[in-house]
Amino acid sequence: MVIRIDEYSDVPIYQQIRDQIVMGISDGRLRAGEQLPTVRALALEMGINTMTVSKAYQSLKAEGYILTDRKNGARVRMEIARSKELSDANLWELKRIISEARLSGVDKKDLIAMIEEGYKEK
Amino acid sequence: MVIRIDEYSDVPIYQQIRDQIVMGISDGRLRAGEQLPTVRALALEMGINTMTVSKAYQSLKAEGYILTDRKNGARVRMEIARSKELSDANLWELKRIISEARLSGVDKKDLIAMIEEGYKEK
Amino acid sequence: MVIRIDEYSDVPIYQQIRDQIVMGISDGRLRAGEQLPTVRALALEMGINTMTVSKAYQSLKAEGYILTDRKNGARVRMEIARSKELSDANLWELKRIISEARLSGVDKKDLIAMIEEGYKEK
Amino acid sequence: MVIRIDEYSDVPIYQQIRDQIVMGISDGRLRAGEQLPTVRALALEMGINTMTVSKAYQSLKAEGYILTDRKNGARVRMEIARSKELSDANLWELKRIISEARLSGVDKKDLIAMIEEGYKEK
DNA sequence: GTGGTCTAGACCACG
DNA sequence: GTGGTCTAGACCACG
Repeated sequence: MVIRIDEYSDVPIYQQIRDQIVMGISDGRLRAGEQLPTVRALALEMGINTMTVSKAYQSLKAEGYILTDRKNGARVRMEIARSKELSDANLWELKRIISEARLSGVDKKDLIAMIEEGYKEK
Repeated sequence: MVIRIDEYSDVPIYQQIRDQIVMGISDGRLRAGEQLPTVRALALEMGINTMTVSKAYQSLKAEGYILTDRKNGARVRMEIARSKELSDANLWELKRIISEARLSGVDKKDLIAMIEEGYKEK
Repeated sequence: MVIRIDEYSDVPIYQQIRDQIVMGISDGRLRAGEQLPTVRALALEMGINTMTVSKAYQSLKAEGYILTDRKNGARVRMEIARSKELSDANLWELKRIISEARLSGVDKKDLIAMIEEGYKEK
Repeated sequence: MVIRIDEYSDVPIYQQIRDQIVMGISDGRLRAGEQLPTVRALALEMGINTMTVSKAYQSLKAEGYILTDRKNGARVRMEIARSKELSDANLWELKRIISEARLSGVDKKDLIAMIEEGYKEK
C-alpha cells in the first residue's frame, strides 16, 4: 500500500501515516494479519525520520489497530476492538463537516453515497 | 447563540469559534444578515484574547461566511457561495471518519442518521 | 513534587516520570486541577531532553490523567476516568509480584499493609 | 506446566518464561526438585529460539529459583532463599499498581482478595 | 511563553 | 534486523 504525505498539510506527518493505514485497513488494502513495512523501511522510502514513523506505529498500536513484536515488526491486528461508537472528537468533526457541506450546497445524497462506498464489502 | 470553548481541546480556540459559528449558520441559529457580536464583546464574554476572536472572524470572512465593515461590525453573509463541493481537507477527513467508524463497528445507519439530522429544514 | 530518575533503571525515563506523577496524584501530593511544571522547566530541572518530558506528558494526557493547553501548560485532571478495573498488564504484573513475594517469604500481612497505606484518605 | 507466550507483549519473551516458571513454583504447579524441560526441548515445543529459553533459565538460576547441571538439566531448587523482602523494583512496581488501581476506582478488597488467592495453601 | 513536531544521529535490548 | 529510547537542536502555531 502506498502512503502519500502532503508536506503542506497542517496534519502532522505521523498523523497522516496513521490515518492512511487506518483507511487502508478499513478499505481492505491492508488485510488482518498483514505485515507492515518496518519503521526503517518506511522512513527511508518516504524520506522522513524513523522517529516520525515510529510515532505513527505507536499510535496505531495504542489504538489497537496493529501489533508490534521485536522479531517481525508490525502487523495488522486480527481482531480490532469494536467500541461501537465514534470518539467525541470524530463525532464533532463529522457534525462540522456536514454543516459545511450543507452550506456549500453539497447534496445530501453525495454524502450518503460516500458512506455507502466506505461500508462496501471488500 | 452560545459559543462554548474547550480550552483543553487539541482544536485551537479560534478554530472552535469559527466551527461553531459555521454550525450555527448551517442549523439556523444564525440567520443570513444577522449581526455577530463585536470582537471585543465576544472576547470579553468568553474571557479570551481579542486576537483569538479576531482570527476566527478573519477566517470566516476569508471563507465567505461573514462580512465585516467598520461601522456595523460583522454580519452573516446573505448569500454564501455554494461551491457544491467539499474541500479536499473535508473530503479526506470525512473518509477518515467513515473508515474509523466502520472499524469501530459503528452502524452505517447511525452515520446516515447524522446526515439526515444535519440537513433537516430549519 | 520532586521527581527522581533512576538512570540505571530499565524503566525508560519518560515512563518513570509518568509513573511518579500518577503516584503523586494518587497519594495526594498532586491535587486535582494542580498545575504541573512546564515541559521545558521539568526537562531543565532534571537535566533531560524536552522530548522525553513531552512523551511522559502525552502519555498521561492519553490516559486521561492530565490535560494540556497551549496557554497554561499541563494540569491534573479534575475528574479522572474510573474504569473500575486493572489493566491486563497490571493484573499480570500484580500476580507476578505476589508470587515472588510469597517465594521470598514476605508476609501476606505486609502486602496488605501496603494496600491499606496506598488507599488511605489523603 | 504449560507456558504461554504473547509474542506481541511488551514483556520480552525470556521474561515471560521466567515469570511463568516463578509463578508455577509459587502456586505449586512446579514442585521443589522437579525437573524442568531442557532448553532445547522447551524451545522446540514453543517454537522459539534456544537462546531465549536459555536466557530465562540463566535468570532463574541467578535468582536462586533453579539449579542446573550438565547431566540432569534444570531442576527447581529444594530451598529457595527467603530474603523476607520484596526487591526494590518489585516494591516500586507494587506501589505503582496500587496507585493506578486506586485512581481507576478498583476496590481495595479486590486487591486484597488477589493476595489471599496468591497465598493460599497448595 | 506554551506544547507539539521533526530531524539526524546514536545507542539499546531482544531474538 | 527489529522496534524503542534518548539527545541536541530547531521550528511551528497558538495565544
